[in-house]
Amino acid sequence: MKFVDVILPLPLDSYFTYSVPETFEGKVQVGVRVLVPLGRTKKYVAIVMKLHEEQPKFKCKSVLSVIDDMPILLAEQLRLWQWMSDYYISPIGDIFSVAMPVGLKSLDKYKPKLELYVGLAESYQNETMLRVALDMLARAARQQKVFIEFLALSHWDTLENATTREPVVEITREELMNSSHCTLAQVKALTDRGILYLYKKEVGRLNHVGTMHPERIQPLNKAQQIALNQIHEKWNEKDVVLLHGVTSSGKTEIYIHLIAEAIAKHQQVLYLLPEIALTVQMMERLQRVFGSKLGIYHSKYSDAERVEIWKKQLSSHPYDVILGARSAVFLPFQRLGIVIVDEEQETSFKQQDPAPRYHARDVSIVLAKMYDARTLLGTATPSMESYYNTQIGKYGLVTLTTRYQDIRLPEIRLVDIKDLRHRKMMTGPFSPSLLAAMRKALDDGQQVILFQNRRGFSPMIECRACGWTPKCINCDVSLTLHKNLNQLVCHYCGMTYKVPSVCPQCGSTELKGIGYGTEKIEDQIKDIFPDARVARMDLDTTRTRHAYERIINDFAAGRTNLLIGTQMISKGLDFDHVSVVGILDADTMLNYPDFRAYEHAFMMMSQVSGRAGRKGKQGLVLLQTKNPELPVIQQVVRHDYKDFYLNLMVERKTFHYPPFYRLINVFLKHKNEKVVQQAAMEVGCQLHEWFGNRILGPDKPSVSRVNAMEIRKLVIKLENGINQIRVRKCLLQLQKKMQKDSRYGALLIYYDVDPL
DNA sequence: AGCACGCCGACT
DNA sequence: GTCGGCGTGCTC
Repeated sequence: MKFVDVILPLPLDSYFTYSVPETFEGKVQVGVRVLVPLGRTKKYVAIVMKLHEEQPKFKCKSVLSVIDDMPILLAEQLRLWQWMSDYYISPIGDIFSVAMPVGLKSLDKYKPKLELYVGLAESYQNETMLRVALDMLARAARQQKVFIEFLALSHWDTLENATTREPVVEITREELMNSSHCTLAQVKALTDRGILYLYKKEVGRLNHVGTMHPERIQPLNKAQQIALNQIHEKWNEKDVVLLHGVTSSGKTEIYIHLIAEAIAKHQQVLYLLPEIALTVQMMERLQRVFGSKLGIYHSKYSDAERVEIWKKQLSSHPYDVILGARSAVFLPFQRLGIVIVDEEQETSFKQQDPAPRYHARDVSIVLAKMYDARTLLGTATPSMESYYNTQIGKYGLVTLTTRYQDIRLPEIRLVDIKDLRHRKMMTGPFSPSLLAAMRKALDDGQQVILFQNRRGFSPMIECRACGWTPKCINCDVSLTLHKNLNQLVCHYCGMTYKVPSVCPQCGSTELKGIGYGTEKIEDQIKDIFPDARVARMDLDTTRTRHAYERIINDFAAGRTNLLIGTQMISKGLDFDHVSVVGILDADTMLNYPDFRAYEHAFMMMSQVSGRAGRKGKQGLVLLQTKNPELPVIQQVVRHDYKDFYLNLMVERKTFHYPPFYRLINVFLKHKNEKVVQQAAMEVGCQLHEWFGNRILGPDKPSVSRVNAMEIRKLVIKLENGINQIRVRKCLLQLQKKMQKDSRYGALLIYYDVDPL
């Protein structure tokens, strides 16, 4: 008797075993999908992980059918899933759930795309009958015209073709109607007469158009060429190379050269970008060069398209290059040679909420190792982790300091708003120098970007009489005022509330918004610069992909000239006429209660600054802060990454933080505060017993209640070189023990490995 | 994830 | 006295 161990797309960390009926024995193999029963009624698509002949101790059900003839996952993918499950302490079923498009996980979800075609009826496929048909239509001029058009399009047009059986071009009903400008009724008349017939045909959704155009690859300038050579040199010794190139040093051009080289060597390339940087412009740029060798894979693509890309990657003609967001790491590759991770510092590479909480950059490095492929991490502001890895010799480092066309880095001018506030010289959140610079830029026909990392109108409202602030009923946060919607919104659970007109505590009507969100900035800007064409880009104005593109295109084309935005505007967007960038308030970023606050602030400010200046003109950045003397602010002003890095490293080492230590966050969630507190204390005791002073907490996080769940958090700090496997075993055991405990019914406990 | 089993409120 | 609320637990 044969058995299979399978993964189910459920949060289960063990395999389930099913028996294999003899009829399927020849078909089952590791990596194929099988249909299995679960429980009384359900059927699931599962993936075969192991074939064996050990009779399990429990009664096991039998596989219902084998779905694939060939594995849908290659050996490398299975190994990667296993690694992810172990490393991120996530059930392998959860990996399965996120890794595969829905259409491959359920049998009825994926429908091949069908198109309606028109063909010439068999009986008319000769010269005589074609004449008959044309005669028959003599009194129906429109139909005859349509029929003649059909014959031309499908190459039945010359009667000789009909007899010599030249290959006939298949045409869709749609094409026929478009090119003959006819109606559905006229085609129907022809099919009713039996001259034409309709048939359905499966068509792919993938774009096959365009061939590769190596001649469209731009030659590299000297600095880029040197960098490219250095990357190759370093790759001889190290698997991973970090390309540290200042903004607009032309990193993408280097990637394009690397990709072309890989294709010439018959290797595949995985090119990862953060979702937000995967713009139409970026895709078109690569498509122009690589044509149909390029596949694009990200969440905005329909599931059916993703299924087709997956299948294509398993076929004999896979895409050579996959450009994608983080989920592209799961695609099967047959001959992966290079992985490129652009904007490697970008935190959106880390999946946040549904498990597995994986970091696509780190996963892709592991993936590359499995194929003995090389990885290139590109960035203008390396993450602490990656830069540290270059300093200890784990990664190679290539630095590119020359900007494209020698554009100078922007001048960053500090504005001390504490002093200006004192002297009552601020206009709302704007300093006089910022307003003056904006005015000048707009008058000169230039563009302005204002950065405020807070959406909504006011981050909170307050009663002037008694100090009351509205809070979310499900979460421990104050509500943000959205004036356009005339609502109070919880940015944690999304709950909306009506804006109270009187204070429910004291009855006063003096409720006032505190602080500035992008919406309020927009309002005030419109008052101060009534002639400016203002656009706002934040989560609220970019709900659809379309809106996002439109805002960017309008600004790039100059239809708008003043862009207000959150961190969304800091990502890889290159505009030609931005002469002034205003960072309205650096301090909220710096005061964020997290050990990474300075790191994030530095990156964000550097990136936003990089939007200023283009084409021979030096841009100007006005950085408003109450703490101009802070080293991190000075480092931003001097564009001094190295100093920033060294400074922060001292702190990280002293307080046992990454990259010297690896973190694992432990989260406990429960409806009841007492229960979660009690459970957290017990977890804390156990962890302390195992790991001693490597444990921090339990703590009440700054937002301690989300979606009506009370939260407690612990942090585990592990020095490099500690036995990671043992640690994970302990944590898994602890998780099981706690969730089994009847005192803590419905307790949720999970880990976040390498949290950001 | 589903779906069944199970223990407390408003109904014929 | 039942019908059904969804809260908890199991599925090879």
